Amino acid sequence: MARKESITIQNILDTAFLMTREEGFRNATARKVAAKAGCSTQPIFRVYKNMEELSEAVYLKAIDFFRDYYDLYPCTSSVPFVNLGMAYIAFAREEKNLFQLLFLSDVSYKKSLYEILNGSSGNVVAEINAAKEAGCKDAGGMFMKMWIFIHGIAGMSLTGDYDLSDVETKGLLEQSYQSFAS
Amino acid sequence: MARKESITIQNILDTAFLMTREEGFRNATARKVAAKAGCSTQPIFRVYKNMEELSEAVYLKAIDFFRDYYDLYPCTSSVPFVNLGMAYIAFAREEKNLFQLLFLSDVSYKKSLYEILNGSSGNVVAEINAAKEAGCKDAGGMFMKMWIFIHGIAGMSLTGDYDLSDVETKGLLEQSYQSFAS
DNA sequence: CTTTATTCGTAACACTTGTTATTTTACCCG
DNA sequence: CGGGTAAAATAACAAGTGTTACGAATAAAG
Repeated sequence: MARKESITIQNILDTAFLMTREEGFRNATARKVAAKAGCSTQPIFRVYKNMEELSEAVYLKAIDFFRDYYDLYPCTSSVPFVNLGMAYIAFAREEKNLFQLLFLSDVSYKKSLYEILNGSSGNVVAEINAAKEAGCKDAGGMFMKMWIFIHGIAGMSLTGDYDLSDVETKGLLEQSYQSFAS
Repeated sequence: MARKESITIQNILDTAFLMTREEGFRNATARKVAAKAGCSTQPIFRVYKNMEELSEAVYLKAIDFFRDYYDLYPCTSSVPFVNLGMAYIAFAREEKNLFQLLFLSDVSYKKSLYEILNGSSGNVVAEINAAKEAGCKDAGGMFMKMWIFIHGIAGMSLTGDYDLSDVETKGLLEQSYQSFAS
């Protein structure tokens, strides 16, 4: 009846996502994505209405990627927010382009920091509850302060203005939690 | 002998800077700058070798602008780093495009955070000395922590993930200083 | 096989970018 | 009042963008 599809929506999305990850969001143009996917630009516009729609799909995939990244990140601290923070900071260092897209860009479909962080598994809520159980009175305020601090380190890592090691960073975060608690 | 120059290098630079400030760095293209300056693209390439050179000039002007901004910012706190931080955060909120250019972009001629902050007047050094005189033992470490915190707030302001008032922010910074000190 | 529907590649359109060639304009000196 | 000279305007080039028109390839049904 009709020709069989050889380039799927998954091919396109995966390629665009990989390019965003490796070369940055703005380099994932129609022609470049097509070239990397080994096809013409035509299949892109068959499965996506336009590039904006593909961009949004890439953005959503980046959110999923961050969630997986966090889920797989080794848990080494019992202090609330520290593991979440360490994962976030490592993500900023190792996935600069994705970090920039998710947390620093101002695309129209941008989600809030909290939405992305808390995610489907309620990570933030879990951490706040952990803080409460650890005897923290104002766990919400603690989250805000810790997150400001964590976001600050992540942002500075991105621009090369922060160069402490992972071990040092973990110590710094734990120490900050203690500071904010007292 | 020759025609009199009607478009100066100052005209070009001021226009490009204003456009960067109002519409963002990437919108200051040759044709758009020329249009806003009321001339063709030709005078731009007479006074600048290429757009890259103009961009760098805009970047340097943005640094000066930030310095003036800081110098004029009202001094309301006696706690070290708080005034510097308040100015930095206000700058992020009120001059999003310039903040992005100076502190978040990765242009080739980018200066380090410390270089920009400390500036010609040695603002950071002055604050660190103030902290020492206020009895802070590890003033360098204090600067790092305070600056991480300040940079975190500034970055979140930019993306709309922070919405405390100036007064609240000042309280938060002062309180953080006390936390870090103990 | 032939038909038919759909996917894909080629090529084009309209636009924006930096940059440059060419022509026009205006000024000051003789 | 010219004439030479520098500045500015016009217009072009080459490259890159999103998007679309169109024709060729292909697979399954008749």
